[in-house]
Amino acid sequence: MANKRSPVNIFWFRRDLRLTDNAGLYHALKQGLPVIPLFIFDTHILDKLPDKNDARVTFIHHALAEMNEELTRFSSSLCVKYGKPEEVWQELTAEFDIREVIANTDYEPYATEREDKVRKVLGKNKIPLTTYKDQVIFEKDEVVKDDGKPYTVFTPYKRKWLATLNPELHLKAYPVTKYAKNFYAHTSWELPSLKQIGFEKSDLELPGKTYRDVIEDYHRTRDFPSVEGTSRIGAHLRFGTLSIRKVTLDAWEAREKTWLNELVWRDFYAMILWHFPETATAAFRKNFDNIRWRNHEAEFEAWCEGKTGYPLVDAGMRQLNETGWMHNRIRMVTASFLAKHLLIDWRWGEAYFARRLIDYDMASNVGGWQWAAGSGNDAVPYFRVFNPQLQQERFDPEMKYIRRWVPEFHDPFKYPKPIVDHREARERVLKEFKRAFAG
DNA sequence: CTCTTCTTGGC
DNA sequence: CCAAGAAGA
Repeated sequence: MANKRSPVNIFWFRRDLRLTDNAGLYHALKQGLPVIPLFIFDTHILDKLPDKNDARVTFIHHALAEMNEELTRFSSSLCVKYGKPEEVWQELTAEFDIREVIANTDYEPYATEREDKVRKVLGKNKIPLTTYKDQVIFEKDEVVKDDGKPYTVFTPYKRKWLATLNPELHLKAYPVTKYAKNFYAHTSWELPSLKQIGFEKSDLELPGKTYRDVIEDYHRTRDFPSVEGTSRIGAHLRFGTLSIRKVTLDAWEAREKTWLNELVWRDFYAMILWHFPETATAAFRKNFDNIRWRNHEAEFEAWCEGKTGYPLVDAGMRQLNETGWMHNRIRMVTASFLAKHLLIDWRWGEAYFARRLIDYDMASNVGGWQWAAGSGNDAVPYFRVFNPQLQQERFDPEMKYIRRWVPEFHDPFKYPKPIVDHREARERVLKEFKRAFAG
């Protein structure tokens, strides 16, 4: 075991909870000094979670336990702390002789703010914090227009993204185990239990890591919610339990363009949120501020509970409530319905998805909601209003999905009448949007 | 400045 | 067929 005052480097895990193909971890270990693998349960985040059995916390805890298990092979273990990161880091600087802190870049507004605070604490102790790109293929200004400004429209961004990509360079795995002998030798640190950090184990089923069997058929089956046609790896990309390079390489090698496209969307939205962090809570299109949302609370509640009387919308919301996941096409249908049919502020819906989705990712969720509401720069035109009935006929023609989640939908005594009339709601939203944009 | 294009659609 | 309006080259 190393002496407590001998120099060490620390690798700080955040949303990259894996030991394989981890950019920052690889660079940290390569340096040569013993590397302490650290995770902080951030109370700034945890204290705001309303549900004590939050599935994301269980997911993280599970991932940490898995890493701990792997680390025993290298006579090491995770150092897991609980508290406000800036305070935890203050304590760590006293506890260890830290020479450098290494992490992977986290692009969300809160993460940036947190990093600034931690940098100040470390700076006082003359400890550098070095970050690496790990959770996206291209970050920040790597894919920009010829004038150096960020893209705000997807298709030209995608063209440039594809033109920039060199699979052998950008999708290459970082061989972490090559330097695994440099993990700080210490096996007596304990992983706190969920109970110790104030949470309970979620009984939701956590998503698996297998996606290969859906790759080939992705473009044909992904739109049908009753089929297991999507990858379901969102949560693993969110917490880094799968490597984005590996996933992208698989999409590339399988020549599954539709799926690769979705991964480019992920980079696109991360890039947008990085350049325009204010769009996490403000409409990209400024004239959306003029919209007079109805924000009818009872209708919002009906939407949340899956009791709108539109079976496809209700099926989606119930799937979300019961499993922590919703099929992508239905995310579009439910989002469009809330913003357009009910004229409820898209941020209410975004916040509800944020509470329920195990795979919640701020950049993609905000991007998707702004797209559906029409407030994004590259959004569906406002005059396009999804027709839930038509969507159901097209994508759930046998009503398999609906029967699964809304078994009583055919029973007029148990299933509510539509909360709004489609045609009336459509006219209402078109009128209001038009008015807002004219003013 | 001009021309083309713009995730997954509906009437 | 419809529907703005702006981004991007």
